[in-house]
Amino acid sequence: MDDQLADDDKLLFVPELPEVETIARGLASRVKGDIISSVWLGSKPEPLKSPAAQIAATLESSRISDVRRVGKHIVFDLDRVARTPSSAKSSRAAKRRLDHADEKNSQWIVHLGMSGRLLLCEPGTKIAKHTHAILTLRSGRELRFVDPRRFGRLSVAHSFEALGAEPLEVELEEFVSVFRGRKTPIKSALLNQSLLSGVGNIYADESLFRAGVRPRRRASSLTKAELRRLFLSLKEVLNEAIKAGGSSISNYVDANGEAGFFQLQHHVYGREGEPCLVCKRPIKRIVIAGRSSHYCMACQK
DNA sequence: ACTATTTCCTGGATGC
DNA sequence: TGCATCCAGGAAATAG
Repeated sequence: MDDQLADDDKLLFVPELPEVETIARGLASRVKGDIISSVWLGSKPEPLKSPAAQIAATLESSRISDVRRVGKHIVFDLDRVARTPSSAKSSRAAKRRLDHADEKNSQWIVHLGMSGRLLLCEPGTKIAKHTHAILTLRSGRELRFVDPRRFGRLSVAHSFEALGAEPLEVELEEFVSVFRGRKTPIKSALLNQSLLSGVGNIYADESLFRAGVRPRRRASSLTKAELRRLFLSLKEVLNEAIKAGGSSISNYVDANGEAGFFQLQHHVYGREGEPCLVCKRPIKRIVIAGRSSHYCMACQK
């Protein structure tokens, strides 16, 4: 089963907020409390945003206290596990090193990029092509980071925070103030992670469809009523996708090995030329800032 | 301070 | 069949 998973690298899904939420929840239920006993990092430098030695030093001998989503990032909260009981107290320098290592709030930050996956494997499972990191856990299992396109990023931090507001937590007032006065197309503004965290191409298109707003509209041109509709639509579509276990294109599999099927509910994304599910007119596809954008001419103004 | 464009990557799809 | 070319995407870097 795991061999099949490891062999399959023709995946074509891009994890956005609902997918990352699904993956983080799945991982939390499976690795919370486990301890990272050793770390292997591959030779390809791109996926490592922090120095390899720093990542390895932070992860090794740490206990995973939680796994959660922040924007499109997966955050592993780590507790340092005491390595040597009392011998390290001998010198001041050693004490200082120990104090430093004792940082309670270390975190491993994983961004999956386009093609990144975190696989929980039994030992001995064939190493998939494009495996960039392997964490061996005290339970014997291995947590592997596999990413063919290497757009994913691994780093360590102490108190990681997303730049933009969380779409599921943001309040209407802040949502409105974030977009008001921006000349950029509303589609681009939705994708801008420093404004909102976690919205990608699929959910930008789907929320704009649901709100009845065309993607090329300048953000500043949206009325208060339209911004309110977009605010509600975005929350709805993200919550529905999380409920459905994240979108899947091709055969995306989450951390529990269960497929997500939200793509069956997509109204515009990837449906160019197909009839609008509301008015039957063909869905249009245009390019905005290099990103394909799908919308219905009749349903969106 | 913003906004727009380019770049990084691989593999799947397409065309000759 | 093989080879070249294009395309997808998030975010960082670069340019305006």
